[in-house]
Amino acid sequence: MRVAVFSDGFEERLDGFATQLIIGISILQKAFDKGFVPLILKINIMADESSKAYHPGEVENKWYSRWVEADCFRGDETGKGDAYSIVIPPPNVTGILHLGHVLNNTIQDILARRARMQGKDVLWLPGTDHAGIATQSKVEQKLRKEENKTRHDLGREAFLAKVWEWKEEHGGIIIEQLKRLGCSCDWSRERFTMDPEYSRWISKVFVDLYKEGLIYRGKRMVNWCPKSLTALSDEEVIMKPQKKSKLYFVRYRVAGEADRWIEIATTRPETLMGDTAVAVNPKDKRYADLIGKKVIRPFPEAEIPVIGDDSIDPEFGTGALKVTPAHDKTDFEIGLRHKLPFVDVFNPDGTLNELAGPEFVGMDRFKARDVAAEKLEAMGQLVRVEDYQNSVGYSERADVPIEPRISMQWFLKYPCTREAADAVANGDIVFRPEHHKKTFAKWMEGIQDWCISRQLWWGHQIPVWYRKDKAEELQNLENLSADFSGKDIYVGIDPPEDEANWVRDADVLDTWFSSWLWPFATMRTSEEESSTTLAKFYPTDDLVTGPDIIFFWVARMIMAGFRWQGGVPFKNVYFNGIIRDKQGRKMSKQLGNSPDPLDLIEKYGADALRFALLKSAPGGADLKYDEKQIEEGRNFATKIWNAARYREMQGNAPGNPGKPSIYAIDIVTKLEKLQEELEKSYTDYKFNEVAQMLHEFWWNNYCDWYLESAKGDFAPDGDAGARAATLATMDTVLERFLMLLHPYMPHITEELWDRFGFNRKHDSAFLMNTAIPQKALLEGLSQKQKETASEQVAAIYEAVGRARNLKASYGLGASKEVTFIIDPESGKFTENEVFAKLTGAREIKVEPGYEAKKGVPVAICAIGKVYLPLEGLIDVDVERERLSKELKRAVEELGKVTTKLGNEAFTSKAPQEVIQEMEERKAHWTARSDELSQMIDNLG
RNA sequence: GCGCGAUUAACUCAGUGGUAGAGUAUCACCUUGACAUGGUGGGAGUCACUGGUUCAAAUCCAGUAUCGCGCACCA
Repeated sequence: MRVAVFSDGFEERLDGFATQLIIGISILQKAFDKGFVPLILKINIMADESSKAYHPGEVENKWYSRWVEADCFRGDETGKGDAYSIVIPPPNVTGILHLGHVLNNTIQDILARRARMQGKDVLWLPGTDHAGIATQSKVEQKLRKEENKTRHDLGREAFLAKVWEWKEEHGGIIIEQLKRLGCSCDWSRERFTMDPEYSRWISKVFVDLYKEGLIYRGKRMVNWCPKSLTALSDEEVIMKPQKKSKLYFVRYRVAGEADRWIEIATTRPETLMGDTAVAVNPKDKRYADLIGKKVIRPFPEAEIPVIGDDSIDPEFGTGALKVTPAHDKTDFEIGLRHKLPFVDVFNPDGTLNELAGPEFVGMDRFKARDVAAEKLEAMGQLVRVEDYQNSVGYSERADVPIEPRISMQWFLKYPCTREAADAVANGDIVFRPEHHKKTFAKWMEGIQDWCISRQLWWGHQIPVWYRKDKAEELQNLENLSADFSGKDIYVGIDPPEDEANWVRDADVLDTWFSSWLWPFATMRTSEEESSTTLAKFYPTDDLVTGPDIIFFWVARMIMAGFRWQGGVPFKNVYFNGIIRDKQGRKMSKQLGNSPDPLDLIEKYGADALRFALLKSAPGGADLKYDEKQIEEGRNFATKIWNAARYREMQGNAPGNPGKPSIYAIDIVTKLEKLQEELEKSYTDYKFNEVAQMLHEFWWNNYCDWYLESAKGDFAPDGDAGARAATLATMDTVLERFLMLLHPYMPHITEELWDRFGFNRKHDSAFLMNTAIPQKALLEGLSQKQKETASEQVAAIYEAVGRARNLKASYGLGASKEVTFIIDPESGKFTENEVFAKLTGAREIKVEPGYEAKKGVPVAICAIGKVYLPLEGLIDVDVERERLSKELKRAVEELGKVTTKLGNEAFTSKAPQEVIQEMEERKAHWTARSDELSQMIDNLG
């Protein structure tokens, strides 16, 4: 006795397995009963039916590893096809996948997979970013917690070793998560911004720009983060409106005059100790005579001048400004103009120093604010305090108010700004949604020099060396008078030959200073080596990213592309929206409103998550997340699975296929049309439209209509030719549909592709690299034939809808067996079987010229009249009421259309088709209301 | 203050001048041999408001309101 063996997927098909097993056991039992001893060589249960529910977990893992094993994601730089490339926006190396990543990377995966299925050589280049501040502070936090040490306790080298350790340990997480999502990145080319080759690029770029004079060192007012103890770029500062600010009105005594005071308004009394002047507008009559005189700074007591400066707004506050050149950007500029002394009363960490006076030393800046105010009050110099609303800049990473601070930093004057601005303005780079163009243009117009040095250790150390004896002096951030004339400085990619005599600049570069080279530095491993990858895949085709990093990253990449590769780094930029929670808040760790995508994948499947997110992600607009959407994705996967399973259950056809039915022609025509329309939506990057159309086709057109209409063909006593034709149609539809759906739901489509053996029909081993044919699915038919079939089918489906409606409105359930009588418009109607199947009727009688008895409900359709004899089961009063309602509505509609038509006829400018359509509608409603009146009469 | 975007069913959102749509939710009926993660049918909208253009406006224009975002200012 021998039974065949089933292959993989055992667990998924437990249902089928169980039934088969029971049968198997009962056969064995019979054999034993009859006294035979069966020789069992191998038990093999043909589980040829899939289970009812689709279980994505194993299927997804299985296919992902098969793709990887077969090297399907590799970007072939020697391939003959057209190139298509994307570089991933590198996530933070220690980051964790969130829904924003899912949306962003799914879009890229869709683009990449679609390009592969167009026969292109595709490179989707992945990698991670070292994320200077974020990573360093994570490790510092850990250090403090576990060992109660700061990075300075360890020293630079040991600390960096710790960060690398951390990176090795946690760095792979997000990459693994992207794999679970199904991302088809070329992992063999994974890059990290601190790879040696990549780092070499950073140095080269720095040296280039230094030599060009675009990178310079200088003392400037910078955004200082007192928590991270580093300078930040303007982009890393977020302005936040303050609710509880106060405006302090303080009076300063005029020196040398008995009882004359000048009143100033300030929000920051704690900087008073750094005041080196009081400024007024020279045109302000109240104070004009004070210019040139001195006032007394209350503490530490000193005489400071009153100066006139046009930038003072006489309307604001009292019209007099205390000038603290070391602690405010505007004051800094006033200080420069009037050559005022710069008195910095703060330490780097935001506490006050000895210049603030002994009682303030070591005090936190916010505490000092209160203390200074109290002290002024005690001195009788605090006039009043008002509640006030203003905005304060916060450090993006550390979320503390930044401190404007003068310090010595490296700055970059951007290269190729004109080229970058033009490229976007003239469409060499296309932004989607387009309105981001304007934001970009505005930023480019007002572009400011970029502070690129950071007082961190984790990152690319600045490739600058100072002669040893001068190093301390030159390195001191506070040493504002340092000379950078050159002979004591060495700038180069490699260290100076006599390195022992030099000391390297301690600072590292802003992380974005490495990211802006990403599109090309990832493709070329060193600056000399010519790269076939670069030649084939650069510039890239699409960049998919969030609009929040348009300045941080996108703009800078464009400039870098022009500067080092002589052109645009990408042709299209698609800005995906931001995912928000139900209340419309941004997803954030603090709020805890960000679901873990891995949990969702576990629960619903990666395909479901991908599809659902894309289906409800409007082009570039923000998206409100609701888990219900993911359920919808899961349901869709189940629906596909079950409709495919239904086909599977029918087995193979013994005979030759007969001619395709009109329903078959119709569904295949719709599928061809779908393919065309998807093309259009893809061209416009309307990913939600694509998803909606795929969903609509499968669920509505294929499952609800075609599949239902075709069920009759599988009747046991049915026609073999029809059966074979229907099976063939289903295979055709399934095959092409899986191809179209694959970019969105790669795993389930690959699974079904395999189960149905479609890969045998194509050259490639996997659906994922099978090219989608452009040719029509129905070749032997003319356009006219297709149209005719579709029209017929549409008319039948319309009649079915009305017939169902008729049933339902008499309280007859969908499966209630009734008899419909059809009086066909054309005199004949042959689709009885399908009509009966779709309407759940027992019988369809075709009776040309049928004269209905009084009160028989009827639906007027394009195919003719459809009667539903009720055989006296219906309550007459209820029926009368229902009909009266209908009549009322019909009369209303008739009124509407008549009025409209009257207007049209009067003005007569509407196109002919519109008028005609209206006339048809008028005729319809006229007939309908006549009929309804008649029926009401009939009821008596 | 300047710029951008949004405002359509209870919710989330499609809808580029020609009869207001989808999914979810809801109501009624239905466990029928693909699928209850399902089927059939229904109810539900002054398309934010006010004007204008047009034969025709959710759609184009102008203005108003509310919300959101960005930039600038903030003594």
